Amino acid sequence: MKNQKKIEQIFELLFQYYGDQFWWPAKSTSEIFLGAILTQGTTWKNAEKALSKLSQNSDLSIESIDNMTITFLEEIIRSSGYFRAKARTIKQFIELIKNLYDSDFDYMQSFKTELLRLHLLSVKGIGEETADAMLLYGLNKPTFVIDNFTVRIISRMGLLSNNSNYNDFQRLFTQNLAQVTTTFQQFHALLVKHAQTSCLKTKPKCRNCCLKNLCTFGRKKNKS
DNA sequence: GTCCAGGGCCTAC
DNA sequence: GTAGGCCATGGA
Repeated sequence: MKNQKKIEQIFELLFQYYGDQFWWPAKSTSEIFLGAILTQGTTWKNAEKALSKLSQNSDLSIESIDNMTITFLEEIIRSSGYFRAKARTIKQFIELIKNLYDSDFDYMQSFKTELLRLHLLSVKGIGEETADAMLLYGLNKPTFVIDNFTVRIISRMGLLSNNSNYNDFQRLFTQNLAQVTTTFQQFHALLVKHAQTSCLKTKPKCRNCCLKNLCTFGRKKNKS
């Protein structure tokens, strides 16, 4: 079966099974950007705690975060872990938004995806995954987020080996799907949902995987 | 007490 | 170029 067909089927099966994910609930673009940094290497629950405390002490706008001292910011986001590194990253990110886009997200949105990605990656503490999450969920750019969950699912299904690089995984999705932002958002959320609830998370063997015959993880191979 | 979570950077080899 | 250590908290 061609990869394109498989990718389409994976999306359909996951969507049928888990339904609409309504991922990344946020009231503003800056909240999504901040959340993308705060959730690095931790659960969304811990990132949400930090985000909630941040919203109690600011309106989550670029200006209000900019006005905080870095030590105050560190204290507020402590629950998300790596708080010193993240506070530094947030401050540097704010500088980028001010200097390159005049703190205007509509203006920022008008830049080409590739250029925005380079700008984001220039911030110490923002890597490929975080940059793509910002582009996809914050700016609605059709780029695919590759996280550990996606790598595990795709490599265990034999579509790519797990030592393929980030671009290999990203191309697998972007080249085999229509360039529709909402599909990319939904698909990524479904992969995370699947990884957190299916055999990949809880059981050594997969017997009733919603991905049916596409997922052979833990099953004996047919000798045919 | 141990492991892992919606990462990324740095260093040594 | 890449494996391993490090950053840090919170919950299971």
